[in-house]
Amino acid sequence: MPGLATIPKRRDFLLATAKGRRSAVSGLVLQIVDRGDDAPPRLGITASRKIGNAVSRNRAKRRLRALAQNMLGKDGQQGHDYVLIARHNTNMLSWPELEGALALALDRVKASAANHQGNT
RNA sequence: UCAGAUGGUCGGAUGAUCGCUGUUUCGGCAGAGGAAAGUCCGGGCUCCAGAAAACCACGGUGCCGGAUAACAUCCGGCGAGGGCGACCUCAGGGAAAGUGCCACAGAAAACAAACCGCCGUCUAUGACGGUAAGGGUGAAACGGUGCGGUAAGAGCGCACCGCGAUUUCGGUAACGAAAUUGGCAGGGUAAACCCCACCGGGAGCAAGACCAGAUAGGAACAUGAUGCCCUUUCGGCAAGGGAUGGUUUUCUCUCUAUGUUCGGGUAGGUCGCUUGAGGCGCGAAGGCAACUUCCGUCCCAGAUGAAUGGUCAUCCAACCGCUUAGGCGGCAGACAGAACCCGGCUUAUAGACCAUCUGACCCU
Repeated sequence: MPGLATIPKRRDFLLATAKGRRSAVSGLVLQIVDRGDDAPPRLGITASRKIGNAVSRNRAKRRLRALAQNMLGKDGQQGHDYVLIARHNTNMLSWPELEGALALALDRVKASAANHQGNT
């Protein structure tokens, strides 16, 4: 299966918001939650009405999905849910800027996870 | 050439690369809009058992004829307004069935009535009577203009215009024309109630059907607990219930419990779900047209945290700035994303193109 699996349930999105580790950068917000199993990584994308009308929301979701297919398709960890949230400037950033933003967010989340494990 | 009117078409293109959904003969093939929008009308479809009908209530429509499955849509007419014109606009039945309302101003806002004025009479700075021609108010004052007439006036009389009635003619009709006649009925408002005619049952694809799962067709309370024929089943008759604005009638069908409360669970999968009042053709026939009939041809999105795309390059337009022009630089692609499906309406829309027509100006 080439693509990433998607998160079908609203419950899992709420779980990611409540318990996931999050990192907000310019252009997007990343949330990662460890499901604690060995299933493949799953992807969810959210674009609220703050982004704009339906056309703008769809465009933001498609750009984030393509971004995730490129970067998380290879590096996604087993058993984790990744949730990407579009922000007001998602459609204004250029493609390299958006790639940099996701890489930065991933690094930040990894760093905080390492700290968390080191402390406990 | 300029200014306009009407109708229609399109609404970024190409390539490279990485992907998604459906389908497949595993090579491929197909994959957002004219409005997909607002959810304002009309239908199909599904459920509320099916159908026919009456009265009341409520809602809608409202010139005439046609088109259509249907409509508040469309087409062709009529009437009334606007525009030099092409053409545009109209919630366009009834105000002599009844009720209500009409601010301010004004004497008076509607069974009529006299503030000023004008005229006449008398017991004369006044009173009584006549008078709607004049003044003034108003959006609107009991037909308008002119001549006659009169004490002054008045449709009091006459001519023309307006209005009503009747007749004739033209038209399927709305309506139009002509003639005769009535001295004039009598303000506006029906997107105020209302009257008249016609139409309308309700909820919606989270409709609805099936499967799986869950202590699982669970528990408590209230009311009613069904009669007759038949050995029993089946079946028949009767009673009651089963439409969802209210009441009622008729026929068919169906059920024998219904209602309330407590506890528990869930929007997991499959179907519905895309072949349809379908698209296309300068196809044929009929019609002024909307449209209808026939022929040929095509299959043209079916997703469900929801596909139909992301990125890059070149071009093409638009916008902004500079420039006499050529051109240069910047920004960045109008409105906007299917969710059961059709027919419309309304609203948003950068810009490009086509056809027909009108009015000016110039030339011949």
